[in-house]
Amino acid sequence: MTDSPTARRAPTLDDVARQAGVSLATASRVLNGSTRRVADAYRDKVAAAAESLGYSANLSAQATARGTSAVVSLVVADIADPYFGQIAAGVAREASAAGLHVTIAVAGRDAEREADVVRMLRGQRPHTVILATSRAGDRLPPELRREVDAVIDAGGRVVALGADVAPATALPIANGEGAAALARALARRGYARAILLGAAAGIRTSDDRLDGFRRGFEAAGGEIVGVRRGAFTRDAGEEQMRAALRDGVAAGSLVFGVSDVVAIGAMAAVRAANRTIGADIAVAGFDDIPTARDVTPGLSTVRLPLEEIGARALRLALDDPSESAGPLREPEVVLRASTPERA
Amino acid sequence: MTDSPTARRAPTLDDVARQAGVSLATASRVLNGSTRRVADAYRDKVAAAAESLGYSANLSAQATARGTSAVVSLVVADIADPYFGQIAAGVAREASAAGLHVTIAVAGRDAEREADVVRMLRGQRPHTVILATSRAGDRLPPELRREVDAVIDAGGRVVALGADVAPATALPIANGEGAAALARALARRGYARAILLGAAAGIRTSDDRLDGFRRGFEAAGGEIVGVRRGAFTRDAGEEQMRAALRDGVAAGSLVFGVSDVVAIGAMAAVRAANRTIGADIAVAGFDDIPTARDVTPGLSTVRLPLEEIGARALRLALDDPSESAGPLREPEVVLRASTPERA
DNA sequence: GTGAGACGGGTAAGCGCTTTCCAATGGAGG
DNA sequence: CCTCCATTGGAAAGCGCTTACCCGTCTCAC
Repeated sequence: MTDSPTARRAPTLDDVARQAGVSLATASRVLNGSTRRVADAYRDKVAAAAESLGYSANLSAQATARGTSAVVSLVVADIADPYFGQIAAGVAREASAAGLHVTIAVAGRDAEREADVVRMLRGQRPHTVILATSRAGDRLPPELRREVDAVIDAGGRVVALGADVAPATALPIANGEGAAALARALARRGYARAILLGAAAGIRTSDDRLDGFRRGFEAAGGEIVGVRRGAFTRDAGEEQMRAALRDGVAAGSLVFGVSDVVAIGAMAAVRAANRTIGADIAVAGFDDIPTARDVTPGLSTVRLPLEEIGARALRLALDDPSESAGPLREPEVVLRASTPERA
Repeated sequence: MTDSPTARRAPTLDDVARQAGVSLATASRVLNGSTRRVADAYRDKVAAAAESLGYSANLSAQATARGTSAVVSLVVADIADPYFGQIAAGVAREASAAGLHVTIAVAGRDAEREADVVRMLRGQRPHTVILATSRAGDRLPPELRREVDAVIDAGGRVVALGADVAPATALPIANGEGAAALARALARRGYARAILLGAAAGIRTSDDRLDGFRRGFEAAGGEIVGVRRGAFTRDAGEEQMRAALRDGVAAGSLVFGVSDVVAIGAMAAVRAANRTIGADIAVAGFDDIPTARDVTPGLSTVRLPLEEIGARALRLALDDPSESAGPLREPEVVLRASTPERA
């Protein structure tokens, strides 16, 4: 009887060294970078042995031995949401270039889980933790704060997108300015009354965008006639818009959804109420996810270079001097047919 | 001078044991599940010490010691694509429930990288590798095959979505049947001529859907008047459709995009050519991503329970008997306004 | 010719855990 | 009261890898 088909056991460095007829140390030096040089003859023997055995270094063992791991952990609220999907793509691209592995953790939409998730992640002794889900206000909730401190104490870096919550490194996102610029552009198109659809109060990204929009719109002489709170989801947007319509929305009003996803939900509600999007009720969003240009009419929004933001977050943690310097590309207002020029 | 602010070093199990006044073994037994019982008095002391130190087990060390890791690796082509995003969400949800960590690796759209990616992943000695990017045909390319074998040899499981490529475990996706059902439903709506927009020949998912559609459509008396090949992207869909329009598309034709993303690209091209979607040129896709219902007109498609597929893939690797049994929910044809009833 | 370095291979001491043994303790059964 | 066994804490041997050290061998300056 031969041995069991499963779990034949992966070849170890020891196997490679033995097959190559060299010491463990030499094999290690050849295969996993070291400052020490190894004579070509040995180098070749080791490489050949590794190749023939299909050796692949055990990352866990390497991490324990070295005391540092090569993983970057990305914390998102929902990986199916295109906002996070694009950020994740940027992180993944950059991580791959830097030889890091990315693990992604989904914290969901409710606040408490975030600290739990980071605690779990902490076990990996991650090189970097990227907090993409900036639900926090100006400071981190104490639970989370404690976990973040622990990660940093253990030698890891923490980057928070869009919120400068020490001790995490901040990657600012121009939510406020972007929304203000959008508001100004829309005021210039003749809109004077706007309804705001936000996520729950206290969620930083939402608050910043709402405040920015209000600031820009009012400065341009517009009036905010209503603010509704929900969540960063399509369904919340639809629901809030339905409620707004029930309460009555004057023709010529503008609706600003705190994200494209929310705005798209709102568009569905507008359509369902047999009102037309654009001339009757205008709608604008934020992010410029791909869907924004595919809906009809196209959704006016603010373009955020999401993938770039993800990539940048990682480079920031890597202390890449070439990149941590320059500011992120300015958010760009993208006007489409969902907010036509008013007569 | 106090010690450096960074890298204070995470508390180890040894620290906990010492603080609790027990042995390493006891601390280990209390904190990280074991069959051995520990007296309550000891248990409490250890728990208290761990809590006060903010201890979090070093997963790498645990993995080396145990010889198995708790990571599941998901290989996707593009995490920003909603198809993969939803699958990832399902995997993440299920992994979290099972106490596993998910690492995601992006293999991109070109075939060679997949083997490389799996080789990288192999270093983590993953508990499970889920291959969501079923670019393979009926068998795995030799390079990939070798890596998959290595993962399995090392005691890991490999699940391939939509392709039964031994020695990986297959999670079948009814691409062919779904497409056939869609084709029949559309033929029933009066369509007689269809143009197919696929990804490159040899890509399993695309081929299956194309073949299924053709089978269903022709059986119902329809005729396939053209097949164009591109890729699983919006831009490819748009480009192919543009080319098709250049060559002339008769009014009343139906266009089937091999995925919703492709179909949505095609819709953009149709609109750009000043043709109307629906009565003039009908369009259908596959997957039922959220955007499909938000475009106008709504996109007819086949609903795939993507998140469920992701969750199922993981449960399959976990040998969850309750779930590996029943077949996946049937793909469901969803008819919307992009394919109106023909007079 | 000799001594001082460089060079480069090997030995072995960890890294932070798990787990196998071993030993001490305390009941139960006779 | 003694034996036997079940129970449970601790000592120590790993897990697969890295890396300080050690130690021959060359090379070269003097």
